[in-house]
Amino acid sequence: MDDSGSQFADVIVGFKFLGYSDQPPPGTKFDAYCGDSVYTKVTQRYSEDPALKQKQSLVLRAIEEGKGEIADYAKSVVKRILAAQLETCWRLGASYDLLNWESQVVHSGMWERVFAMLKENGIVKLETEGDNKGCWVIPDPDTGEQKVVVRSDGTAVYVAKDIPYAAWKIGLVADPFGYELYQAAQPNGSELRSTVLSGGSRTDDFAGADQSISVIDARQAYLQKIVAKVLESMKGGSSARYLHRGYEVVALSKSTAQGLGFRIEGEFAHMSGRAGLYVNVDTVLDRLGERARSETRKRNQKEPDEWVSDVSEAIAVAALRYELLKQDPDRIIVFDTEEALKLQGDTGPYLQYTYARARRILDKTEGTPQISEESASMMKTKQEARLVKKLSALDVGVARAGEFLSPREVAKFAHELAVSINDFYESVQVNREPNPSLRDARLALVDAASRVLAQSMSIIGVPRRSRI
RNA sequence: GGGCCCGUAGCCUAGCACGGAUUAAGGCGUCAGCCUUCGGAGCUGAAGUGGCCGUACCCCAGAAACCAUGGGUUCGAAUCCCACCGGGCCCGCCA
Repeated sequence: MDDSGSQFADVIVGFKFLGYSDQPPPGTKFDAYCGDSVYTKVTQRYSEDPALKQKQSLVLRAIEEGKGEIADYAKSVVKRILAAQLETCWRLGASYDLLNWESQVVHSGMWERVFAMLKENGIVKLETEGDNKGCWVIPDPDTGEQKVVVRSDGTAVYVAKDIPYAAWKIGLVADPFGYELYQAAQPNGSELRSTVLSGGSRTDDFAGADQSISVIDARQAYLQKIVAKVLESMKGGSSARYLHRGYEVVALSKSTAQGLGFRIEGEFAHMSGRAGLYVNVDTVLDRLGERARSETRKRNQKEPDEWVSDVSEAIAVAALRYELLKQDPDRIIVFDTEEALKLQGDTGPYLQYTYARARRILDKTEGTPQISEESASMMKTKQEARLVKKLSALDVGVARAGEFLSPREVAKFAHELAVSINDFYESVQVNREPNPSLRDARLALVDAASRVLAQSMSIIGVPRRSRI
């Protein structure tokens, strides 16, 4: 949780010094209100009145010290923003095990200890001349360039917060944190804990992982390389235990940017919080949900509204998650609002539809199918053979996903399986098959297929319903 | 100046990490089909290029597409290497 950055400080400036209400208008989430409205306005005020910047540094200092009225107020705002953001995460079916706070990393004293170790090993040195005079720097042996880690005024720069955090993850520094319960049960039933600097209980559930994988924006690749290099040079450290899984950003298509009132040059534009050029997850989900709702209603005239709402939300989440997951993480995703609203073709809802179709066959079946080697061998069409073969490949997809740190391998598998199921569905009859042995064999195949599909969907977090 | 990523059909993408089985695989869009049906959010099929101002049809040309482009390695390259073009990103005593 980035609770000590300047962007967050700007929001506090807005509430404390510019008189913006800290209550969002009805129907607006608090995080969206802070980001869309307060933050943008404060940034604008800075450009009109540069003196306001002093308030920002005042707030930053107060947060840094962690004591006093402003700091306490800031903490309460952080909690409210976090609560709103968790709501969105949970809506997407994501959950966490532990909350980490940047401010706690800073206050934990880990940096001081790591810094001492780095000095001892000669990884960092005090520059005595040139532009960086008076700074502690890490020299790059390859390029000869220097990365400043401690400013000439003695304060630490951004990477200097990341280094101890990374070291903590793989256990190169003693764990300074206590752990306490933050939320007993998230929607998936698991508990959510938070680090604390005083109190809490000790646990070795989190710090000192054998392998840490940091999923961070590709633009941070250079800094992450520095972090990995520093870890490698520490006692017991190795860069192999700290991996950076980079991913390219999501940008906005020309037409989507124009829809937000921006005129852009090229084919797409990078999002910018400062400029207000971005789309919120909740907004996208809402719009997807609307489209899904009308489609669902069309197909299910008699169902109660509540049922339709639940299904539409599941479809919206499936569409968004699958869309983002199926793509190459090294490629910029150009997000287009219209394009993203697709519910047909190679999409999350296609998986859901396929699952529901398979379930439907099983629901219309009475009794348990009896299957034998003999009846199984009665399935002779190429569609049946392909489906059987496909079923056995789930673990291959999962293994590849692990090997390449790429969950989309599972997404690809799920899609291919769904294609095989639909192909099967169109080419053979199950419940109408007159030969009872063959019918049972096919039923067993449908049952197996629906279970493997369910499993792969749950791995990639695509929700499913037995009817949609 | 240094470094990283991307470039595949009208559009979006898969395949590249380990070079070889295919006609380079899907989706969207377009056109034509499939509902007395276990669900049509599905399935099946079609569309190479150039010329005639444009479109449809016809006609004509043409051994005749292909992974940005050009080389290289190889028996074999979308995949490996080099170069080059285009797009994006990073290189701060910001975070």
